Amino acid sequence: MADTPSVGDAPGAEDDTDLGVLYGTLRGSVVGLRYYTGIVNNNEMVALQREPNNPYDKNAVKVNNVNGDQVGHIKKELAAALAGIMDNKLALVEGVVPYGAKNVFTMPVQMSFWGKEENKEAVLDQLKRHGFKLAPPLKGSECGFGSKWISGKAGPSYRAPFHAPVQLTPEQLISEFDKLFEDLKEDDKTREMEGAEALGTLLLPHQKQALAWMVSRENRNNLPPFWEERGGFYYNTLTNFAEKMRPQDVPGGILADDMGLGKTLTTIALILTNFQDGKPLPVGKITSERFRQESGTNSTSNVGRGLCEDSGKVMGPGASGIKKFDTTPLKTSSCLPKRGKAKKRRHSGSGSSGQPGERPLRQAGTASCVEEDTGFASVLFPSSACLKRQTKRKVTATAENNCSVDVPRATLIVCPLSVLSNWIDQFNQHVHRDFHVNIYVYYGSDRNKDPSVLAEQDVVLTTYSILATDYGIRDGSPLHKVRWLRIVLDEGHTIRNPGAQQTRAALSLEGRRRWVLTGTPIQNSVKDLWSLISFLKLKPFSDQEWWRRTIQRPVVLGAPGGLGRLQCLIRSITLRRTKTSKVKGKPVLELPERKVLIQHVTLTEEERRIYESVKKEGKAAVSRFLSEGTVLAHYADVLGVLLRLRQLCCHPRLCIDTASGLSADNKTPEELRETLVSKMKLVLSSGSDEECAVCLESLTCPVITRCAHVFCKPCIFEVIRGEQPKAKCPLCRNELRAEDLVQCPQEEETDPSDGKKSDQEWTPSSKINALMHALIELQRDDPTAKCLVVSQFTAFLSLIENPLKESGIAFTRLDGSMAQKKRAEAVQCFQSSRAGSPTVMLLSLKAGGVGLNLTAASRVFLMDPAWNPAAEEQCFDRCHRLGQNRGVVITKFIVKDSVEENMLRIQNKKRELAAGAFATTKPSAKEVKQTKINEIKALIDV
DNA sequence: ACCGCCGGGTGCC
DNA sequence: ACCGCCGGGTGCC
Repeated sequence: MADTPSVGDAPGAEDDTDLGVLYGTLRGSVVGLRYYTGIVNNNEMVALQREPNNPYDKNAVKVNNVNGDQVGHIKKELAAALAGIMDNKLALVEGVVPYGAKNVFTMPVQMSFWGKEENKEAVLDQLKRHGFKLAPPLKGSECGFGSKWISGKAGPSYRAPFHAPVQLTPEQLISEFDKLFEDLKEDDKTREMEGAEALGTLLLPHQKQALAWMVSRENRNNLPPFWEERGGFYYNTLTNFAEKMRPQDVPGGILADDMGLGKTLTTIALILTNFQDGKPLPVGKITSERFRQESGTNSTSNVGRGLCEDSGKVMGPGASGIKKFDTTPLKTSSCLPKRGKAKKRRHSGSGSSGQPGERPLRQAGTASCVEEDTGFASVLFPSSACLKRQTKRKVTATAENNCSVDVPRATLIVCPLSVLSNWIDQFNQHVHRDFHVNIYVYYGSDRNKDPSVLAEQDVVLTTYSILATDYGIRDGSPLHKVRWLRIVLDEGHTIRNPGAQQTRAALSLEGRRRWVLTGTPIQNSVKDLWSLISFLKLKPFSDQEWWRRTIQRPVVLGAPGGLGRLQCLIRSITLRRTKTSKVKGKPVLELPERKVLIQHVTLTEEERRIYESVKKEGKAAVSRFLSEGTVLAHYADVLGVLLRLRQLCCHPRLCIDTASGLSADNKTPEELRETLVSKMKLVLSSGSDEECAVCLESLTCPVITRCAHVFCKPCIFEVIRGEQPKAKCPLCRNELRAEDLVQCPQEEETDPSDGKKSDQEWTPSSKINALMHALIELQRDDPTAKCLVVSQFTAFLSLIENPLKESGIAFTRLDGSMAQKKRAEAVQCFQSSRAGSPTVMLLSLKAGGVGLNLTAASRVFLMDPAWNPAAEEQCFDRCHRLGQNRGVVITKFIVKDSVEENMLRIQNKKRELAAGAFATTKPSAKEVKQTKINEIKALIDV
């Protein structure tokens, strides 16, 4: 079964083929040049933009150059023809100005019309009504790609090999993509650099390379790709745009190393090492004496301005905004020795304590000249502009150089909630103990929304959801009022959907140095890259039109040089190493061996009896759906059958509720609602790793449609809003109405009740026996060995607690329902090497994110197979990663003659498929459906 | 001349 | 715009 029920045509996920076909071209004229400042070169691309509110002509169409400066208008007769086409989105109309650089009043424009095949007639008709007729595409040049791209004289920054002008086959396209990251031999990517003194951890060679690369990208000022200097002008070879001002390369980029290579550590190194001009962040060096003094007083001149909680004591009022995180492992976990490293600061409000101007420890290293950005805009801090100026004077006065420019100090790190605590842990681990880094965790309902507080931190950590939530607030988001020194998006592919609020929020953050960390640089298509490129503010791609015309379309249409461009672009801004990459001939990571064993489990007669009876019933139902051809309509029911079988393989107790009546449709609204809720719960609890087909992320705030498909609430509302008045389900095209959506009732805490139940009448199962047998043997052979016991069913984990208690095995637990604080505690506890620390962690398969570090474990017991082999792999990697120094043995328990064995077979098939992964075109809806049906058949032995 | 022609004023949408 | 268009001035040869 697929990870997701999604099929091809979800809105917002329309793939690259939706760029359309070329209807034809038309020559027109641009008028009114003398009234506007926008200038164009010969053969320069221009954008056509509707201007419906123009007081003289509601059909008006503006013509803008690549920079967005208006050049003129389309002549009114032509505009009258274009207006309808553009307003109804029947075609994309793109212009190139063949000549006219010197024209004063009017100039010609060559237009290309692109759209869906089915709209072609309408477009031709509309043009005809106004007396226009499209001509075939011009040979060779233009037709929307820019004139020079075949000629190959596009300049030194763009040295794509000349390709024969044929469209690449999908296979060729795939292999071309594989080459995107191949070339790592460039000098600037192999130079190494040591971290600053404040970094307490030695970097591995490949991390030193990454640091050197990142620092050099932040400090130097090369021209961005596809720009060159020509006669005092800077010239863009893709669009033929030129301007006097030197375009800036991103002082940042994409760090796309495989997970486990230390992106987090490298980023921390960057923060500490490169404040400005290659100088380290002026963090206070604290002698232990002074350190003690500071923590003991509330003196206003301390770095923490009396707000530090160095002693680990939970601080007073007004700071509950970060309460959640005050008790992160460092501070509260009793399993932990206290370490004086990164300190989180609390603030009791803006400037209410201490003089904002006083930052004695910082001043030592502050200043020398900087980026041409000017200082704090008082606009940004209307209420404290005055204080800010004071600050500025003071800093200036003590600056080493006579530079009066304020440098933003704070680095903003945005990450998924699941890795937030990992960042904190990593700062704790890697900041040298003699240094003091201020970290503010901007999270929680009463987070401090004073931008000036954020601005004076060294690091502000927040999540994508907070970023997106704040973005919508009335007075504006504090995160968006700060000019950051640096912005880091962790798991940056989170923003691949351009429509998502969090993407828009991320794109509008202010700060020059911009970094994207991701282990999955290109997941599905070229299109997914746009948000990332746009975030990086790489001229001119931040505007989707230029991205589409110069990169996306040429690549997708297999136009000559298209891939070369993409490669050039990606290479110039990305560093990517895989686990198998080599540094100086040695593998980047030398991980200990990893073995996966499959241990078969035989059910007892009683268990088998129950299993077979449930299977018989389920098989009958599924066979009926199959013969009626309604399997997919009953998707949730089928999942339910499979779920029950999988649960029975673990423990009969897991499937007691059931009876999700295989439904008839004549129900009262209330009944319908209940059915939908129970179906949704099935989908969510089935561990089938469902994703929202709109945003392609895992479901946040799930809602179910009347047609029983599950999406994120914000996503589906966006669809409804966008498709008014008649929205359709992105998955099945059934009618979709906001009022029919059913939300998942507040997550009931299922665990406690499970636990209680099990106290009374707990019995083992074959699988539990197999596990315990293995655990006890392991404890006998190697008492210090720690292991992960992993299941998709938290109720199963609860059951397993019983025999663990009985056998006196110390364990801890980590599952998705736990609060951030609890999780962090569990991890710290488990990772501790103290005698008596837990040797077993009960782990739900999907708990935690990629950052979760459980290297204390060298054994993994996977209690039940996952649908998605990648989910299992990710889970294994939590202990088989950097920092693991033992061999890792993984044991998968698989019940003989059961759905689990069938799942293994399907997993293998999926692995084969994933090996040839990079899908340039999504499989058709039909193919997806057939695959699903086949999988269902295979799983249930029909 | 209810025309033609001339030449100045003027000019996007 | 070294155009077109507008509208006022003008009017045999």
